[in-house]
Amino acid sequence: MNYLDELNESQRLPVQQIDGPLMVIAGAGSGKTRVLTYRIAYMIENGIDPFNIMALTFTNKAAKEMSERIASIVGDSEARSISMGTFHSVFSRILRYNSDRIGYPSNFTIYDTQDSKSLLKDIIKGLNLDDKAYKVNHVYGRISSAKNNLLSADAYAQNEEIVWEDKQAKRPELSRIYKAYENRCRKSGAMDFDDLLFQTHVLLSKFPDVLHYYQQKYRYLLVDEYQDTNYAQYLIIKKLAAAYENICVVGDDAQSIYSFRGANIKNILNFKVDYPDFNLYKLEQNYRSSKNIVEAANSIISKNKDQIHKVVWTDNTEGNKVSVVRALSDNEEGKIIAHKIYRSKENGIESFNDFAVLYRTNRQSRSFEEALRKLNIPYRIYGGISFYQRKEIKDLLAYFRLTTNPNDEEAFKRVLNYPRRALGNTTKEKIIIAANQNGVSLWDIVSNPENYSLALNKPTQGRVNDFVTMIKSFQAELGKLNAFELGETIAKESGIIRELKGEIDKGPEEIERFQNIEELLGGLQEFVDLDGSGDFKSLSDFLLEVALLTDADTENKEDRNHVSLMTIHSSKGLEFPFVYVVGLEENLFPSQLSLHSRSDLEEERRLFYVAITRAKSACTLSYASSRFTWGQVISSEPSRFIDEINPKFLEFETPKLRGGGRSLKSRGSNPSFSNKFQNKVSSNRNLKPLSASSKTPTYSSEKEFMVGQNIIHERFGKGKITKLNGFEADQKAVIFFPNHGTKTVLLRFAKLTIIKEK
DNA sequence: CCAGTACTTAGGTTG
DNA sequence: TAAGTACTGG
Repeated sequence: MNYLDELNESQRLPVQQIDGPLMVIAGAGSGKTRVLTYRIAYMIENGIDPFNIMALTFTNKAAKEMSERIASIVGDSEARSISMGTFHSVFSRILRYNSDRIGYPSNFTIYDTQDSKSLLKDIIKGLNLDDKAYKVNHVYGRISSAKNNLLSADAYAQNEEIVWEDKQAKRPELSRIYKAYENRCRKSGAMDFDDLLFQTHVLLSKFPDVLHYYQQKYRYLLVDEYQDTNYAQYLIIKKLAAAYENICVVGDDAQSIYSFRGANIKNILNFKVDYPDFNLYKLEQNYRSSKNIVEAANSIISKNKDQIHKVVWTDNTEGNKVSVVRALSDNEEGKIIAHKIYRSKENGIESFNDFAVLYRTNRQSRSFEEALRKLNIPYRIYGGISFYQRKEIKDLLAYFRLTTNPNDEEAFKRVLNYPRRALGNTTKEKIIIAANQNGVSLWDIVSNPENYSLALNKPTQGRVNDFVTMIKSFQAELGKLNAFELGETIAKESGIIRELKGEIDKGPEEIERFQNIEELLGGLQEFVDLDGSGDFKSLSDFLLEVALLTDADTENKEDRNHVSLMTIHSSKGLEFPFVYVVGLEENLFPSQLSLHSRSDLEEERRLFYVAITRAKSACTLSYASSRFTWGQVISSEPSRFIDEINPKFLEFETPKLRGGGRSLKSRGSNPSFSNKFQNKVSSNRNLKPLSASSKTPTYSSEKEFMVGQNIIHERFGKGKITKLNGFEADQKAVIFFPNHGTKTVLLRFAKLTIIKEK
């Protein structure tokens, strides 16, 4: 197969430019991944050594997908030799190799957000600061953005502007917290997510020989989603690319949705400054979505002022208009969407995989879960609490971490008294204080009690010693037992298994916890067995793999037939035939927190653009006029984003509220009106959920179909309608296709053209 | 030290 | 609402 034939002209050009800097601005659905994968394949086929290629993505999923596609063209072993992965995972490997240069152990722990926040909480308490003024989330965000801008704690303290800002905000001690945090991470041999970037930059700027080595090794660089890179990422890439300038970045400014974690759109705009002789390619043809969807999305994004000019267009069929649905409450919204999915599936849609529900915030998933469960529709929630974040899993992993890196403070605190061994807060506090006073790790204190006066009573000291002995016994097995064997030993001897087994009769949650532990051990076994290289796989090797995994990576093959529920953020890069963008309400989407600045609001708008452009053949928007929030019902008005779409591309399934939706609040406070209103419609829904639309207005785009008519179907070609069933939204047609036999199609989704007879 | 209970408080998106 | 913290008595 010659894959170059599968590309259009504007895709082919960047694929065939191997050397020199190039930037590809790729509109939504324009085949960006295809360009990246084919480009890498093309490079390898033209003699580039895959070991010389670094390809960076933002999600593991994107990396995995690309890797698989490349492997299918150039073969497994070639594909495996490419350094392809997320920034975090590729950089963490570089850091492992060179950790001694920057004073970290090679088996450094990676702190996840939970770990970082828990440490910060501890530090704020330890410095006797008011935890109301110093909210952990805020402090964490502040430090994170400092690191993303390559400011160390010392640089932070010396930066007058920042110090002034903190003073204004009545948080003058922030730089002290940052400093303490930096120290304690280092004492623990731990890096947080931001350190993986920050320290990579330190490594490359402090050690010219290391930089030189990686410039030579990675002489071909590719960066996906370039619009989402932050300053640290930008500078690292720039350094690596400096020797050869073989750098290809791909991005779409219209899909930049990560400024909250430091993404800087200027990186795209600066590309021409850094590489003046670069080539710019634009991919503007959308292959994914129907015309109505593309145009609706275009009409949204045109409301943004800051953007690179491009015209996204498509050759695809017109398709259905984007429909808009109103629900009266968040629960009803769930029901309506679930029923829609139920009906479409009933009408011949192949698989539940074709459906996605996209929302702004994770907590919105609840009503959809409930409604889908009631209809027995399989679903999967992406994001949210991942497998590796569960308490029981984190507990066991903490033992693993402590075994490979005993200085890991967060792991230590987590398991010192779990399962309970009568080493509670008092003891923990004493150890922490001693560690801070002596500037050593918690483990240093307990493993050398004779060197530090701890003032523990005899029996407590004895129990601490037992704990130390146990961890040491695990460590002794590190080189002898493989990951699975040692993992199982730890699970048993730490007492975790006994603990969970003892609770198993308490209820389903406890059973699940036990099963999760079993699943983790199963994962260890797989990790050892499936590798195939025959190399010895230790527990440390496992931890390296696991630290950067997210929920989206734990997909198992059996449950492939499900509706996907996820935030719009995590839907980026994905596509689905049927997309439901839900919760389109003011203060939710756009988020309340985005309303005070234009740039934030524009980012919300880009997010909306991303959401709509996930859809291939149909997109539905929904909103609820009341929503259960923080224990009470809040009334809400439809999002401004709905109004911003050119109405030509919209179709309102439920009538728009009259008299201006913006006055909903006063209306909601009138109980007699709102109750009456609510009862009427919701009882209608409850009584006949599966034909709920019989009283809603007809669909404006509906064509008049009749039995006996000849039509053309997008996929099946010519056919004749033999039967019509149902009404309006549910209307189905039984059609005989000479080439494909008889099919039942839902008229709402099928793309049929009527052949006029004369 | 620990378990049970009363009270507070968050509220966005991710690797 | 739900999760996390503070307090109290055994």
